[in-house]
Amino acid sequence: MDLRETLNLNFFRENGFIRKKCKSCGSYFWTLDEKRELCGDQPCVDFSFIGNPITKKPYTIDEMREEFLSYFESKGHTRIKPYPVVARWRKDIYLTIASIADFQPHVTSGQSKPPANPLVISQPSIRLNDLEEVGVSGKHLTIFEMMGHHAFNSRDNYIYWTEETTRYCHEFLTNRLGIEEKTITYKESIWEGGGNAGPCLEVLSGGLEVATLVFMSLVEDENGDFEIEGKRYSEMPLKVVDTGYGLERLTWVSRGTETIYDVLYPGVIEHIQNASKFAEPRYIYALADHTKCLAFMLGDGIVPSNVKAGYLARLMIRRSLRFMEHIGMNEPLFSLVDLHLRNLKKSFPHLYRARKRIEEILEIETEKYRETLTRGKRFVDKLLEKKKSIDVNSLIELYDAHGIHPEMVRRIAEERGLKIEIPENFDSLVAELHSKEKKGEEEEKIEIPELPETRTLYYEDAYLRKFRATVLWSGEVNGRKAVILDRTAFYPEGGGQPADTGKLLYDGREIKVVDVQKVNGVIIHYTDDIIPRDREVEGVIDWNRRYSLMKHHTATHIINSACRKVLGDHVWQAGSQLDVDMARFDFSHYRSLSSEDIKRIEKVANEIVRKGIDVIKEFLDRSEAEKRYGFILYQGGVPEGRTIRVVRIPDVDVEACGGTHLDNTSEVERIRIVRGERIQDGVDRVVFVAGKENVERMESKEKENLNRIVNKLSKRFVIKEIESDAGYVIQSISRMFSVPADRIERTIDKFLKDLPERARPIESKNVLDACDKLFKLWKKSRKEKKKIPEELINKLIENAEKLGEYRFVILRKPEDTAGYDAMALASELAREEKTIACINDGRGIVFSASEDIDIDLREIARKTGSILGGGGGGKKNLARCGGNKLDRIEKALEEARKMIVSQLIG
RNA sequence: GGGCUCGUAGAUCAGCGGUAGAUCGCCCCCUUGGCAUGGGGGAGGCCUGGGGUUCGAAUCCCCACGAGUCCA
Repeated sequence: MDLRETLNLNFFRENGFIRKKCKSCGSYFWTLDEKRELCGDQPCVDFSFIGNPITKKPYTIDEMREEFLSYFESKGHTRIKPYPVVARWRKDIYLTIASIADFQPHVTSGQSKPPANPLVISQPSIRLNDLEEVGVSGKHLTIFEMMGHHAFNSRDNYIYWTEETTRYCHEFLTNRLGIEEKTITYKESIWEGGGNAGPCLEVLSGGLEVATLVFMSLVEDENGDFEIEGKRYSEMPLKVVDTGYGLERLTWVSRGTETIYDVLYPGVIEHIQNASKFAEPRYIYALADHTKCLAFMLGDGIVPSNVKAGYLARLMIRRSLRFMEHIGMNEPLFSLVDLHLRNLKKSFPHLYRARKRIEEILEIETEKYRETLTRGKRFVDKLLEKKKSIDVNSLIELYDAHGIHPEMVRRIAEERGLKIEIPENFDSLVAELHSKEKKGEEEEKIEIPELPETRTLYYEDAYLRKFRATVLWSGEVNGRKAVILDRTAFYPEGGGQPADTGKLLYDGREIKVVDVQKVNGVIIHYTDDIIPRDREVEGVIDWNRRYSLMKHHTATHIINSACRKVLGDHVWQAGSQLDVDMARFDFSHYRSLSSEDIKRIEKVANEIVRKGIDVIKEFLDRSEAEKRYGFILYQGGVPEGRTIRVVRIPDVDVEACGGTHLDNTSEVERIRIVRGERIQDGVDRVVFVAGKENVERMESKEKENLNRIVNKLSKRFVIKEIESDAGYVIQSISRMFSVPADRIERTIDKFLKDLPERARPIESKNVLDACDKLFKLWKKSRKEKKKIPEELINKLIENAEKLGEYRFVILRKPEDTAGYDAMALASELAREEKTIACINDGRGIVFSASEDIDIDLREIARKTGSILGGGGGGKKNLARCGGNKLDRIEKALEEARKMIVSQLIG
């Protein structure tokens, strides 16, 4: 690619610009100033606008934004509303990092039409790469608005390219803003990002880059002809004008304040200064910036979490809290975020509407952070008490596993007058620790013959159960028998919906379809036999299975909507899996669900079912769908392609979804939420059952389970009343015993077995009460087995064999312990004077000796253990042995006796 | 999505193959005019659940569940 050629603009030559080479950095630039020798960028030149604004009048942020947008509107651009800062439409990034990010990858690849062409936008963008510089450099921000005018040129629709772009830019800066044109330089460079690249002009004035004009014309391609920064690129079909004007920077140069922060949120800065008299400016600025970033992150629906975008939000929250603590601010973090929300209310009203939720989230997060801090402090204290110093490995562990930053360790150590060395390369040490993490296995590549895309009958009629089709190909795919048809009603696995099963009929034969997959538009039926090519077949779908899946799929959309209605707009699908008799829906939420939440969600969902709303399924152009419904479409993931399938339940839910759905919500019949669970921080799951039959089957299964439990309990308990809500009771018991629900019965068996015999049945008012009593009785009996009554000890001592001055207690049969714990019995006997004991506990022999006897029982245990085919050991005066040849226990006991006799009396 | 750490008394933790411990809190007694305090005594544990190794597992190994944390 010839940079020079592309950027050698008529605009420059006609207007008297000269191309020069920077004396300092060597890059080429265009200028009207004959005497200029430097490119105008840092570090070649210093800021010249500080205290000396370069525009004709000072602007506020809102004024500057409006100036820009209206200028380009006057030049035929359509004004577009900003996108959220969470890049919901992208798989490769979490946050919106630039205005062009809104249109990648679908628009820039040509797959999808832009929402307008040309267009102008001011896009709030978040970049966390230079986090350490924020507040320090005076110009770095985590959140800023990138203003851009974009044109998407295709072969048959040319809008504008390099000449017009540069002219617009120059005219805006000089005519509109009144910047002296001799101060502006255009530096030649190459830009790359987000899989695209192209030549660009960096627009510099006053020593600051105020805009970048990118002429995006290349796309990443491993076989491409161009190489930039080690990656290969080829020409893209679309030529995209991607410009980025820094709203904050332009406002800054119009005011010439010391730092960029001073023009952005003076009220917030003043507030922080008042609250903390001696705070260093860097913390004040960083805090002002970070809290604005949080206003956008949380306002746009990010839920703090330990994964994905949620983690970035938590990172910002914790940094902010750390800074507040550092400068000694005591107020809630929300009060700072709230100042921003008020300032932003006019331009970004949706953020202000999320105010209550933001406050709640910040309260929860602050509390969590405090807990981590106190936990960390205790941890460090403990370490210091033991070691007096903390080595690098411990520092890394403290941070990586417990979230305790080395700076904090240092602070705690200093309180104790100790010094901690933090290695310079700490961050890279942590990074190294993570470098070994392996990526998940790559999916097996499926090789199939070249065939046209299969016609999808299930989209034409979701209720089609039988169809006729022609076999296009049949054979083995990766070792599995497979059939490919020209058309099919079999739904291939996708979007959390499992594949259909059923059969294919031909010539009176019946072939089973066990799995269905889609590869590049070709649908593969995995079968138990192959079918000759060109044969006409009849496909029959296992309709019970499919219909149940449809009910669950539509119900999932309903549940999604119910969660949003009950919990708030931050609810966003994080995954879902359908099954024939159950389904689960995962979503972002900032606290675990209460049983009230679940009841309300269930109620709202069933109301939607009852209303009987038609479910509308349609294929729409991507840009049209986005325009109509917004990015909420992409909850279940971002589909590929120019047209997307939209499943809509009017006033309830709308999603891009490839699944098979019912025609009306009433067909779901009933939804029952089985349980809620927290699958990770910031993500909750509801497990539910849809369809009358399924719900009733589940409920009767629960009833049966409860009945079996009642049967078991009634051996010892009289239960006055059995609860009607079986599912709830089972869950409660499961929690009470801390066992999974399917182990309850076995646990009850275990408890009952250990219960002491007693004639009278125990009264209880219901099943839960009986379980509670059972549990308590079992615990009591367990303890009592270890409490040996004095009479028993006395009796055993009386009957003991006399070996000289010693008393020898030998219990030859397990029954001789009278049900008491052998270990406890042995140690109790050892409290008597000059007493030695041997107890057969049914698994081996327990030995004990009182402290006034000098004997090593371990040796005896080892020897007798070997007789039993095992081993033995323990402490000098308390040991045990055992083995698998328990039939030799008599012999072992005899041997033990002999050894004891010889040791005691010699 | 991946990695790491941790689940023991109401709370905070120790124990890391050999009969479950400490501190705080709780209950009782003594000290006192009363309280703070001090002294003595006591109750309170399926050592998260399951499987395995072992003569013996809270302890070692595997799985599940739960909590925390770091990274992309």
